[in-house]
Amino acid sequence: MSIAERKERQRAERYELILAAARELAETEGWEAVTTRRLADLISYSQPVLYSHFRGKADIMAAVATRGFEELATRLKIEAANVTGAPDILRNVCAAYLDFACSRPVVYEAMFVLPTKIKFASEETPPALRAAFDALVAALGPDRKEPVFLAEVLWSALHGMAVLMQSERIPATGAEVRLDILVQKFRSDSQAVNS
Amino acid sequence: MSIAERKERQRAERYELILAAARELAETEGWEAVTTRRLADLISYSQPVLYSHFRGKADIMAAVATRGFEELATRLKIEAANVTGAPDILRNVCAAYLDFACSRPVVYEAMFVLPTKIKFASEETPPALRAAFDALVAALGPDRKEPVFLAEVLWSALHGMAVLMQSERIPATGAEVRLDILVQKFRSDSQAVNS
DNA sequence: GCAGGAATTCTAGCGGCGCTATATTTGGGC
DNA sequence: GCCCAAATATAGCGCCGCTAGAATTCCTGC
Repeated sequence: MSIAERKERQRAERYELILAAARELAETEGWEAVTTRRLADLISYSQPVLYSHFRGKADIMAAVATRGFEELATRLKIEAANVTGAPDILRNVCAAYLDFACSRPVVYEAMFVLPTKIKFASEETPPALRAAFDALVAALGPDRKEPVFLAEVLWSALHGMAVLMQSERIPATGAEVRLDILVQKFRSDSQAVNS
Repeated sequence: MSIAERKERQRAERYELILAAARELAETEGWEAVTTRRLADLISYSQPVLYSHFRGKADIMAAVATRGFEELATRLKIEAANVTGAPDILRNVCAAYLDFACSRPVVYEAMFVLPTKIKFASEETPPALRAAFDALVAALGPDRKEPVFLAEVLWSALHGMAVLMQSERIPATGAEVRLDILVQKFRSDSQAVNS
């Protein structure tokens, strides 16, 4: 069975090669530059090989997105776990979300902007995606009414800030100020008036 | 000069025909179905005619977006002007924004999601777009610190809710609840604790 | 009324896209 | 070492955005 195992391993390696090539090409030239021809060139195989791993281009992007969900969940959980010495978990988690969006813009785009067949808020939702959302819920703290709706609003705000900044619809200047405003609005002990 | 005037008028009519065809086709089948060939078919002219009105497909979408800015600004200003009998201007303006995004999803997409050459937050920003943003600033009420940043955060949240709902990343159920939560967070007299 | 010429519009085509039917090559099993 | 299945490549389909150059239309000046 060693031969079958080797073949399986080589297939897995080529799968990773495709994902890496797709992400790197997207990172340098954007998703619109990621074509099956260029991808095939980059991995030194012909186009149809791609279709033995993925149903099509959308499927490749979905796979990149799925990896992104895992990385995002990891990053958020690290911040959420940093209880010791970091009093403001909510701010740290929000900052981590925005930092992820900013540091991996094309992965973020595949996850949350481009059309996708990945199911959100359903039984088929990828576990990592659920975990990332749960980290958001947790960061808001206990004893909230409607914790899921509240987290959805927070997520919406974070997502809006991420995409509007990325597409230069709001200026990059002021990201910190906006984050402060947002966090203050969602803090469980917020009592601020006229600010 | 009557002949030149007539030609100019006919050109203007055809321009409108193209915009209307683009918007309608996008509304029924999405922007990815809006191709120069189908557009040319719909207006009963050949493809190159499109290029005598617009630089290309992106330019057509930008024109649709520009019309959208005007409609959005109008809708928001109507709500903002409804002082009499409507105490909660902020909620009405936010609801009007979301309603616009929901009722004209593809126009909204062209305005705020798809790549565009339209400049935001600069001297070249279309007046209607500035007006729409100003309506958001006004809806937040006077005597705020950092009114522009605050409005940007509110806009981010509204935009996030709009796009995440449209792409089915958050469920359509709960739109009202989320709007209530958001407005409550941004109300100038918000004193809520643990909600 | 009509010829000339500019303005307008169309035909046809380029290179590239996602995707796939079919041909070719590769490599393990006997 | 041959056979056959699995793996891979070639070549092509119908579509895309866009454009050069041909064909047509229609205003102008006589």
